[in-house]
Amino acid sequence: MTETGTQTGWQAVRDEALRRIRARDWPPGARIPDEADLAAELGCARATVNRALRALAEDGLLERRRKGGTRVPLTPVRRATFSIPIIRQDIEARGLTAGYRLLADAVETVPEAVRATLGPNAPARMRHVIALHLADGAPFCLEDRWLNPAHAPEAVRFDTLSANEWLVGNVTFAEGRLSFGAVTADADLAARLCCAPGAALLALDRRTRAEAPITAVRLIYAPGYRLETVL
Amino acid sequence: MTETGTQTGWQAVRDEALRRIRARDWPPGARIPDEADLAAELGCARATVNRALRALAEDGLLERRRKGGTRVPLTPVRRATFSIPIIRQDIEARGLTAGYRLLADAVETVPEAVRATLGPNAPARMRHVIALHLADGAPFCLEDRWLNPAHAPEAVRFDTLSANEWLVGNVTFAEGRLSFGAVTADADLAARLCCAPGAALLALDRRTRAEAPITAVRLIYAPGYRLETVL
DNA sequence: AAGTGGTCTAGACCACAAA
DNA sequence: TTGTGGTCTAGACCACTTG
Repeated sequence: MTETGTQTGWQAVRDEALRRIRARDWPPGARIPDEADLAAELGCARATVNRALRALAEDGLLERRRKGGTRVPLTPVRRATFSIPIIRQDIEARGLTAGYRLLADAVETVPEAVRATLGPNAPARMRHVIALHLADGAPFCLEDRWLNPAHAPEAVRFDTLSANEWLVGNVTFAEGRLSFGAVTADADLAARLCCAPGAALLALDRRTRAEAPITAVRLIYAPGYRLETVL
Repeated sequence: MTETGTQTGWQAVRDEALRRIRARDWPPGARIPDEADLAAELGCARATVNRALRALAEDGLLERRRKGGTRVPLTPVRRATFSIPIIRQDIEARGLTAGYRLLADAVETVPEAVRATLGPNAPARMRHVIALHLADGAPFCLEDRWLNPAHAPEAVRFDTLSANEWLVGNVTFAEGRLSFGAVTADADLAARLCCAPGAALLALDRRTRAEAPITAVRLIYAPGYRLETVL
């Protein structure tokens, strides 16, 4: 987002609006001219202005309301977009060789702590898959997944193909929630990720469901992993 | 994103396209009909189809290329959007009372490790501000910030107003990078955040700059903090 | 060279919310 | 009630990129 290059068309309008916001021609809290006026001033169609201002509003740099007009937010709540990569791609994009090792795969009773996060219609027993993703042979990310058996036939083995990749290609995605946190490496985690016990690790939790839960996964990354984006 | 309700106009087109992707009418890797054909089939203008498909492409559910047509990605790289809150708002949105305490504020030589992340034109000495954000009196987030003195007059004190909030209202934002990671609480951090030494904490790093660096900040959140989003 | 998405335009109507 | 953004349309031209 937030390009600086000189563009034409709606991007030029967006850049000009951005310039006015930053220069405080349009100060925080102020209402800016309506689309028709801007179109006239800038010599383009209203639709072009609309496209530009909508783009800024999607980034949180403007607030738009019917009849209320468009305003510069007092306290802009910026939005940052992250790409959620397939693990294999993430590794290969870093120029490393992706590896994979299945550690466990069994149907188990879902712990109450996990079950509580799954929402309605969660089965009592689900398939529990634990696998390690490797980058150039070194542990990269531990995948700890609960799968609804209704979506994962027992015939499907995850020995060589990660559940991560199998799901992408074989399950109809519905909706999901994503969250990040930090976890401490206990002895078990440390052994699996070959890191020091007590190390701080980034953990990504994801819930995917339709009518019933499809899968719940926690990805725990080896030390040093960072998730980045440009504002 | 990804609404399920029955809409009209471009959202209806988007939902129909989404249905076909999920139903594998348009399987992964396949090329879908071009905009003109879809417009004819669905009885709307091409611009409407364009709007719908563009929305899906922005979410990573389609890949579009001129002349190449529109395809369903083999491995969809989903995008997730997070709101980056002003700390005070974040606390108040949780129904807690926001508090603030300045811990340090002095001009210091920038450590090489920090300086290396600032990009071109970084001053050798910058204003180093450390402050604690409180929620209902308990430590919520430690703010460790380096400020370019050119943007932060010494007359501006951060005793009661956090640098976080002052910057929002007083500095022209340019561009920035954002990244997440996990850090271990050392003795100092543990004391400041009132948590156990060795605890795993979520750390958010942000760099903001124009011609020269404006500010570099690391926010370290108290244990249990999670960053969430809906896919 | 040609097909496909990217975008602009001018006009129109609608939906929402503020006055 | 009325102003403002939200969206649709039909047609047009352009830009990229693939064959």
